[in-house]
Amino acid sequence: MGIQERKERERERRRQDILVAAKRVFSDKGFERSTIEDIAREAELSPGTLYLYFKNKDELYASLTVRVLQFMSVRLAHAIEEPGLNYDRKLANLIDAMFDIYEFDPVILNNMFHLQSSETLRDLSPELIEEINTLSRKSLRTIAAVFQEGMDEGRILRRHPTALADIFWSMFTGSVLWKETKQMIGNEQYPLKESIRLGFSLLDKGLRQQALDA
Amino acid sequence: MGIQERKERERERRRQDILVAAKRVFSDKGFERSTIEDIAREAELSPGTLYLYFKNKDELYASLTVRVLQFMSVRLAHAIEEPGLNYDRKLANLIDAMFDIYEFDPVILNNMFHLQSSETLRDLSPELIEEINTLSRKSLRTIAAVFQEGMDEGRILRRHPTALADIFWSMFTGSVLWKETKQMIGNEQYPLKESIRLGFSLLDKGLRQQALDA
Amino acid sequence: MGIQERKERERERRRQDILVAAKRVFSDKGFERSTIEDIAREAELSPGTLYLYFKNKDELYASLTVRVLQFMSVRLAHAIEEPGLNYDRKLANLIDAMFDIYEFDPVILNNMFHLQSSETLRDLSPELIEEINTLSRKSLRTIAAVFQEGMDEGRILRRHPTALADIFWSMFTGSVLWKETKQMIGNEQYPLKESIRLGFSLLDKGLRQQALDA
Amino acid sequence: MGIQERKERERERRRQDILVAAKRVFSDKGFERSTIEDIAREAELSPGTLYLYFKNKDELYASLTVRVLQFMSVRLAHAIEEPGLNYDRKLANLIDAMFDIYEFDPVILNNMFHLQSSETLRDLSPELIEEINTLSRKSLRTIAAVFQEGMDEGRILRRHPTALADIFWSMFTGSVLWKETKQMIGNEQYPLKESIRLGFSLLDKGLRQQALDA
DNA sequence: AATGAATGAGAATTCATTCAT
DNA sequence: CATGAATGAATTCTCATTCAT
Repeated sequence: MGIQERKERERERRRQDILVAAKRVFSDKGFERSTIEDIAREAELSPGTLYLYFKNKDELYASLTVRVLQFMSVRLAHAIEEPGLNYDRKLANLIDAMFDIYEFDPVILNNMFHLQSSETLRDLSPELIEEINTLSRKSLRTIAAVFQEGMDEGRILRRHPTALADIFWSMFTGSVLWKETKQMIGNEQYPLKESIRLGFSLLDKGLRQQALDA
Repeated sequence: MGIQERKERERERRRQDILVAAKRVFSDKGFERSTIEDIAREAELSPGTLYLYFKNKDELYASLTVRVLQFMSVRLAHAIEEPGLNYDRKLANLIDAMFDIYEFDPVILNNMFHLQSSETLRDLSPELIEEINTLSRKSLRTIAAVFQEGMDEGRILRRHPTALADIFWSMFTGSVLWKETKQMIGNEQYPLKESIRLGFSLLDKGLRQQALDA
Repeated sequence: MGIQERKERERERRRQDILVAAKRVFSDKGFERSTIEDIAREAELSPGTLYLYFKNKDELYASLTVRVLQFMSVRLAHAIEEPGLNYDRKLANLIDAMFDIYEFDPVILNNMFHLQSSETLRDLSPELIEEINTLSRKSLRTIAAVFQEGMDEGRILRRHPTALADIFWSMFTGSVLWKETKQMIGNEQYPLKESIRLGFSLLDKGLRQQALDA
Repeated sequence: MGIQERKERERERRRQDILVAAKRVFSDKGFERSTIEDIAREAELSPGTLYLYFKNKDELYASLTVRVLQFMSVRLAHAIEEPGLNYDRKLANLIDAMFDIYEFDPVILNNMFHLQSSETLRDLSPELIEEINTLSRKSLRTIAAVFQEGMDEGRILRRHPTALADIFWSMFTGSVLWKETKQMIGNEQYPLKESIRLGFSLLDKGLRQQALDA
């Protein structure tokens, strides 16, 4: 049984190595131009070996997304787990967490967007799709829960918490996307963090306008 | 002279026909899986003919983006041209315009995202890149100008108008993106308009919190 | 009838214009990379028009060769036509003529070599092949005749005149070819004229070794 | 270590198999009409496999030339290596060697000619160009050395040995070329060997005319 | 488990040639 | 005669995937 377990662990470890290699290659060459062989070389394995760990290229792509989603899930949970935090603190922590997630894998959005194209999803195993779905929902629920608390604490307006989480997430991904586009087209630096902070702060303030709103 | 002109017009018309066909194909099959031959068939032309109108596949892709950006530019300008509109009205008009833009070409973001990957941009002609850059800036300036007016009218907080336009745009694209993802992964309907409206209204309110902000 | 003739003349003139344009394009871009459209542009005509004057691309290629062969034929005849020339003078004149031919069209060999490939010849009209054959033979006969005279004058050894003409021609074309190759591979200048002169002078001397030979 | 070596050998063997197949195809169909697919079929491999051994079509072409140049280099060296040979014997051996080279690969000149067009060379790797250059020079030096010895032995006139080697080589290639052309155009047999022997003997005699020359 | 050579289906692109105007 | 837009067959090359070792 111990042997079984060790093998299992080693297998998982190798899988992670491949994913890390893939991430590096994608960062370097972009998705379209990255080949299985590139990734294999980066992972110091042969192309064939990759297929022992991933059904096909799309599953490998998708697994990268899972990796990010797992990190996101953990990181977000961590952001709010400390007991005794009020809405203000938790929101601030969430925002910090988003930056960490971005830095964990700046290519995350390319990744997820790539995944979206129905072509790619078509060949994914249902289990993987389910895993992505579950992880996404979990993170979204964490965010929504914070807004819920804000409402319960009477600090912010009552809106559908999930809707607010959607907006929170959209603003974040939209900003990252826009940063990329601007840099690519205009060759200019984009102050991503400042922009996101300003956006989040405006959203937050907008939610607090109880007096004017009612 | 008349002949010259007519030819010119016919050429432009044919170009547009191809772009429309390309849009249809992309919507159907997604970018990656769409081939030049698919588009040619849809346009009822031969593959070779497409190359009389577009230097290569990437330029064809990019031209689709230009098409959308042109529409956006015109639509946004239209949204604020009516004289005597105050900030409130103009912002509302802008938001309506964004929905029109989305409806004009929901695939727009796939498109622009595709464009983003530096690989694709590498082979674009500098003129095309410049055109995309110019059109983007123009629309952003239109949006920024509205925020500027809001500040000048004393209705909203003084923030960098371009930063606000960036946020406005990011929220929009992020929402569209997220809608796609959610539908793809979770198979659920996403109330895009409501979400965007809520987001924009929160941003707007956030900007108006003068009293709390100072 | 006069009209008929004028038309004929104009047609021939246009044909020559096209050939001149083709020659320029080939010199610039090489054979493989030259397209019918390139030639048409250089000739300030449309691609379709070229097909009114040449059955297809191969015939156009071949006609270039004919052009050179015609020039060669005339130039060689001219080299020996002056009455009262002895073998020595005629041989010297022939050699000068070869340089003129080379300068008339340095690409000549590419041309003729290209023609050689059976693929190209397959589609040529029998008339054109016959014309090339006739012109080649004519020039060779001119060269052979000079050697014949040298023998009749007792100045050179008796060898098969045609064989000597073949050698004369081979040395010339081989040198031009080798010049090209050396320049291409080694990037060095090649003293073509000096080399050919030395070669021809050695051949000539070899032919005169009556005493030693017998 | 043994495994490494065996793989290396097998790889080289496969490379040679492909080159042999390519040679057959080129002989059959000529260069222009030979496609990668043709060669792959002849080699009983798939098209993709060829690209594991050759960067692209031009490199495959060029490698054929290298093959011939290697043979030439070895064959020429062999021709003069026997100790105690004087100039007369060495020259005779060189000439025999040239015939062997011709028979080793009659398509050689097509090949080298093809290579000449700068278009083709443009895409060759610098290493390959360098290899071709080096091999060519080596053979030329071997030929030149024989002439040098002839001069040192006082048997032939003092001329630049390299220039004589150029002429030697030009006469050979020119003859082969001319044989092809004559057969193609006139459908007649051409006595290549006799022609070349006559040419070389004339050159040789021309060089020996010390008395007349001085 | 790992390898990596081989596969072969595709994809983008070119260009000689045609033909309606 | 001339045009030049359109054609579409043909070609090179790529790369995810397989499978014998």
